[in-house]
Amino acid sequence: MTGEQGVRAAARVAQIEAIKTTARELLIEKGAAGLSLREVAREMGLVSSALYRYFATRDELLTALIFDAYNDLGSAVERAAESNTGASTTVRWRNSCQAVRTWALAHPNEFALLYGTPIPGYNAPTGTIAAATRVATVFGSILNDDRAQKAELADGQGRDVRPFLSVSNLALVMPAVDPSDYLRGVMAWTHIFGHLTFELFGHLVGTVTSPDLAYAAVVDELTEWLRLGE
Amino acid sequence: MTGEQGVRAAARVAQIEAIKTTARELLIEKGAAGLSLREVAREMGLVSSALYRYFATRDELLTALIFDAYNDLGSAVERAAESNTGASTTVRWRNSCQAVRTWALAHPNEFALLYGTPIPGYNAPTGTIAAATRVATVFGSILNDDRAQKAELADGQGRDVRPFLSVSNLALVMPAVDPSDYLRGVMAWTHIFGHLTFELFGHLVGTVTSPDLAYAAVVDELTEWLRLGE
DNA sequence: ACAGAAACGAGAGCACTGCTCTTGCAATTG
DNA sequence: CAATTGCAAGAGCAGTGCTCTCGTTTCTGT
Repeated sequence: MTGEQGVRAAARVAQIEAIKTTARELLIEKGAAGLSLREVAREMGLVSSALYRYFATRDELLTALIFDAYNDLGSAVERAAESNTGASTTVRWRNSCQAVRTWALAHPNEFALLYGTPIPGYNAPTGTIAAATRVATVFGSILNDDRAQKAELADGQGRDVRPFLSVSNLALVMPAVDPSDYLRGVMAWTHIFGHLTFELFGHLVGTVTSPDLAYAAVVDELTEWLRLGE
Repeated sequence: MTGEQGVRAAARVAQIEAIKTTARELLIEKGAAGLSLREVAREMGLVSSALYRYFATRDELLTALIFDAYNDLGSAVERAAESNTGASTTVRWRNSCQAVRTWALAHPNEFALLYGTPIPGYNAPTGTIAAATRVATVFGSILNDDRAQKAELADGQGRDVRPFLSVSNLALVMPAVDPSDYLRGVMAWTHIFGHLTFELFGHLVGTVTSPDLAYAAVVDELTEWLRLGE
């Protein structure tokens, strides 16, 4: 070992990064379906077989891009939730929702890669799962903080969600939230992504005339529905 | 003309139907990404170039499948909404929601074709639009019938949706619904599809333990939220 | 009824894809 | 310094969508 863990090892991670960068550019231009290994190689002045030293298969490269995209989106939303330290849970929730949409509009093809049709036979590597849950964790934490600073809100009258939600998993993120509130939390989360999926995939054309305002109204409704702040 | 508009014309529509049927089988097996014209031809004992007499391009064949799938889903939901004639709007709404999910689970690859990542550069032919809106129209009609049989519910206190929803379009389907209720209607619609997209694309793994019960609970919440029946 | 036009399926071929295997060169290691 | 390992190049395979040409069959106008 040369103290630097080898010049070659460093070159290798640099090359992997270069490949991902080039692939990401092509992904942005042409979408996941149009991303070709050969074009990535061509763009880099390489021959296609050379890429197989770094990614065993095209799907493996795509998986790496998925991983990075989840983390990119996740950190963007985390930043939005934490900026304005000490802000109300309502403001943090609104900011987080806006951050998701802002990221999605700025990276439509990456959004589609994450939330569109899964690539056939794809099984998320365990590492990806953690990256994928970052946004949901932010949402959960905000709801948790909201409930934590309210002495009594859960009336215990809510629906019993134990038959269909993983209460143990959700409790890890939202220990202060009454389980009867989990369903609304999950629904707010699916609603945000469902709405953005519909918006980006064109299903709101003809119904929504101003996507910006519509999204803001949706977030408002969800805010009320979650009984944030108050 | 032979009174039958020609034997060949009949053979042509039969052939088109046969191609679509074969393509649909392959779509079911391998998903849209794995659907290959050559394999369709092979399966039919034809040579690939022969298919180009009927579909100018692979995307055109996919578009035909999309059209049929929209209509298949649409008629399934319409049937669910109209069965039990005279049923309450609540029951009709629940049945329609269940019909959407039942169809989606039975046709996952077709669902992904409709609501997953759009095929790049795809522009829905105008004919497809009508087919695509059938489900939304059913939902809208149910909400309309609900409000029509309630003398006074709209308090006029609701949000002004004119800045971001196409009130004119929505009024065509739901003339008896107060525009301030449009937003909730649209949100219920996007929620159902957002939830099913998440479920089918694997994003609920780890959160939902019983998809059936979870969906029923979601529909219940939406029913309350829409203030159906009462 | 017959000639011309149109539709059809077969086949060859082009440019492209993901992926494999071999070969020579360069860097790294003992 | 010798041997091993990592690397890029190149050829090649099987597959793709799509185009073009070529006989054959069917329809159509006169």
